[in-house]
Amino acid sequence: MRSTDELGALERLRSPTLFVPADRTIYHQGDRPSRIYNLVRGWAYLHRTLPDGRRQILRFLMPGAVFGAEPDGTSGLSHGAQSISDVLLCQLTTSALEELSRRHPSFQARRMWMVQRDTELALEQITSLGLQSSIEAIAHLLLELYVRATGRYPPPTGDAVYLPLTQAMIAETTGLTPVHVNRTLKRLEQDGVIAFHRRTLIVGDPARLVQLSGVSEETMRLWLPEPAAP
Amino acid sequence: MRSTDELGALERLRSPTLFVPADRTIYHQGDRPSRIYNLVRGWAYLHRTLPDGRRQILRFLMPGAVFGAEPDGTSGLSHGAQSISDVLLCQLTTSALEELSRRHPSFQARRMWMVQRDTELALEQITSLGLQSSIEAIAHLLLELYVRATGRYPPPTGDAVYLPLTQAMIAETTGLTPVHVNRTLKRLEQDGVIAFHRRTLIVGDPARLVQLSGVSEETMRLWLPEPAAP
DNA sequence: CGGTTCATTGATCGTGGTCAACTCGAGTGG
DNA sequence: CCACTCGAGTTGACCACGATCAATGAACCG
Repeated sequence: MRSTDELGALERLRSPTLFVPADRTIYHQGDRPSRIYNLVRGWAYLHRTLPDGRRQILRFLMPGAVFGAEPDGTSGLSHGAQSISDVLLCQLTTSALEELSRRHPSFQARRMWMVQRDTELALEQITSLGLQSSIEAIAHLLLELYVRATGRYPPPTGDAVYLPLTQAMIAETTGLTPVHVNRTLKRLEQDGVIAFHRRTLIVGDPARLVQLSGVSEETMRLWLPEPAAP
Repeated sequence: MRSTDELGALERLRSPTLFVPADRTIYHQGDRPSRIYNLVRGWAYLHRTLPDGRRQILRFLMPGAVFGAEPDGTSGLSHGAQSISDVLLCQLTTSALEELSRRHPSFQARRMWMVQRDTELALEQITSLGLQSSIEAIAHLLLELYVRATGRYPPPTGDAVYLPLTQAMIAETTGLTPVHVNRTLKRLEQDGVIAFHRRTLIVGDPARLVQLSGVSEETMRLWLPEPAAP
């Protein structure tokens, strides 16, 4: 947890808040970023595009997410960022970030935690893409988004959440085509596992959903907003 | 670059060096690690296994790699580590790591760089798994391993490298079956792009290889051992 | 040598891709 | 209030990439 002292320092160093409407580019792949972003409100996603136009969604961003950093020595981000809903961003220059890290070790530690967590999320997605069938992958993704959006785990039977997603975005995340995502969602609904209509997810059979998605307790903890106490 | 001062501090704090023969478990998925590992010599890989036994290789480790850390708040690693060749490991307790970070800001910065770089490598693999065909994915993987192993980019025509891999490992990385990996390698050889026999990779057509793999200059820089000067 | 691991090849199958048409709901404007 | 548009979702017919099953071959090693 951050100290008030630390929060004050952050408040002094941050740049003005930025508003971005739904469905806009926050930054392009290849941009040279001078700011680190902190998502205050709304949803966004990171994606990567191949020269021929194929696009992959890399990570969904929810309030609290920090993004837009690149490792030293690279010149240009390997990914772009896009808003899903209307979005409120807090910006921090890289030099301000460095100063905060120097002055406040707990800030630095928290930042390290977030980067490590991002890596774990990425490894989870690698596993899903490499190993899972379309049913499993979609179950996996929707469970992840459910838990990250609500902070609840496991889901109570029949619970509903609004997830501002299109089937096309599910396709770009799972590496499937929109058509096949549609058919797979249909099958999941017929089997009574989940229903997803008008961007609302209804969990019909939580146990089956967890089983299909193949996620561990450990992983699910990473989806909750804060690190659990040690 | 590390100062000699810093290297001295690291030398005092590290635990004894550990030798692991080829093809052994370094740690299991789910282990609670008390050490961070630094790979001094040899090759290894990180993998994740699903409850039903399906296995995904997450990252290949080469000398210089740091691994075995987990984000605070988790209890048990989400992945396992396995040696490929005979391997020499340098160990550091987590408390020693924290002390080094506190005392030597440049050490801390370097560690952040490595974690961010690991994330970028993971994002690259997500793109490959989600978007690329079997030919592209295998071209991608072998180019990555070539560049990381030799530090050379782009490869000179006809250059050969020993990569201690089996086709089964390529399969576990790309999400394909060993049989299909074999057929795809055959096609790549017929097309004169690359040949891979007896764990030796020969680059026949570097330009085509780079094009097929779809990697950017930026990404390739991440495969080189050190961050380029800013 | 005999055994083991890895690579290779063939035949067949199935998941998911492709192409194309149509539906539905939410705006928007006449 | 209805006609039009537009984006998202839905459905069908067909196709192909990669999976599966099974057998053989080649290198390595005791």
